[in-house]
Amino acid sequence: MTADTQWLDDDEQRTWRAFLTAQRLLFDRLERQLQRDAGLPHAYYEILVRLSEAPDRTLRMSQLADSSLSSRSRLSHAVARLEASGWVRRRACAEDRRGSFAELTPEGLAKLEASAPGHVEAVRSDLFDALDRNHQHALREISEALVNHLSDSPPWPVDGDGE
Amino acid sequence: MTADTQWLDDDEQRTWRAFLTAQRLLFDRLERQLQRDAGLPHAYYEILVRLSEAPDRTLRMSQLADSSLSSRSRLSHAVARLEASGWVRRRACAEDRRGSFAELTPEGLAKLEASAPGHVEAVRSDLFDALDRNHQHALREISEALVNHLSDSPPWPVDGDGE
DNA sequence: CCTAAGTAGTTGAACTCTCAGCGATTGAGA
DNA sequence: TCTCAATCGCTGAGAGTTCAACTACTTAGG
Repeated sequence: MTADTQWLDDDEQRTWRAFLTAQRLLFDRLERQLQRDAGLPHAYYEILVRLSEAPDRTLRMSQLADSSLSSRSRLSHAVARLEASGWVRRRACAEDRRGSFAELTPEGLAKLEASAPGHVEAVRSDLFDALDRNHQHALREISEALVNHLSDSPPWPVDGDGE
Repeated sequence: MTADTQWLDDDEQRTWRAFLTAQRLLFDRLERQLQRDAGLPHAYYEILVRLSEAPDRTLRMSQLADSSLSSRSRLSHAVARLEASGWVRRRACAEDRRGSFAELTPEGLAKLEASAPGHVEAVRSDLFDALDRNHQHALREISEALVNHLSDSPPWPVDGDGE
């Protein structure tokens, strides 16, 4: 923390608050839609999606955690719940006996297929319907720039980085 | 839910996933930064901010809930915790005896002033440093469009709205 | 080999958020 | 005035996330 902070100017402040508000309104709605219509948090829905796209609908727990931007711990709890619901099954890993696989069951696939339309329609009506072509394009550029920026930089400032 | 869903095309799919990822990376980091350096979730930080900007640093619970995009219930729990920490104080409301005020204490203001620089710097380095002037401008337009879109439309689709 | 360090995944406790339901108060209409 | 609906805020239970600690296994180095 430097001695004097470089505060956000009025423009930045307005951008930041608008973004914060938009983001919260949007994701709160999507979260509610999924919870209400599918009984699933978005994070759990995403786990089903990742598994459905994997070869044999199976992924190592760590790959699943990485691809769904989840911590190992969070994933463990989540898969435990999904397994109890019968949508995911755990399988032992022969090559590395520390590891385990998560596999999407047929019931899990059915659950996903039943939940997807409602979710996609919510994304369309809540997000895409608000944006014209230019804005959609800009949103993608901004998001990809952000992903690059945040993937390259470590989660905490590194020593000697100007701290 | 209509009979056949209008799925996202490749462009939209890519935009959506990039946005989802960017949003998660960004807000996870900001959340962690605040939790680590201030011991506060972002939602609680925001409550302190709203109070600090209010006349007499005081707001009715419902106004505070609305301005921080929080449910009444969430706010009650949050203010209970902030009150236990000594950063907020509840006061009775004379005109409407159902209601109550939340007031930022001097300790709460000090807490906010101590936490703000680190948070602002995180916002700058994680968000603004990744975006050029055009992108920043576009992000504001997109966010404001989204806020309008989502504030005008009800949380659930209304009957006869095509659903 | 044998040890030490690293990795995979799980667990339990603490915390936050949601949801439904509650008591208290207010306000509108008969 | 009386009643009934609406509003204000709180509460407890349930669910998801985080964090630190832990077991089990693997890998690297002597």
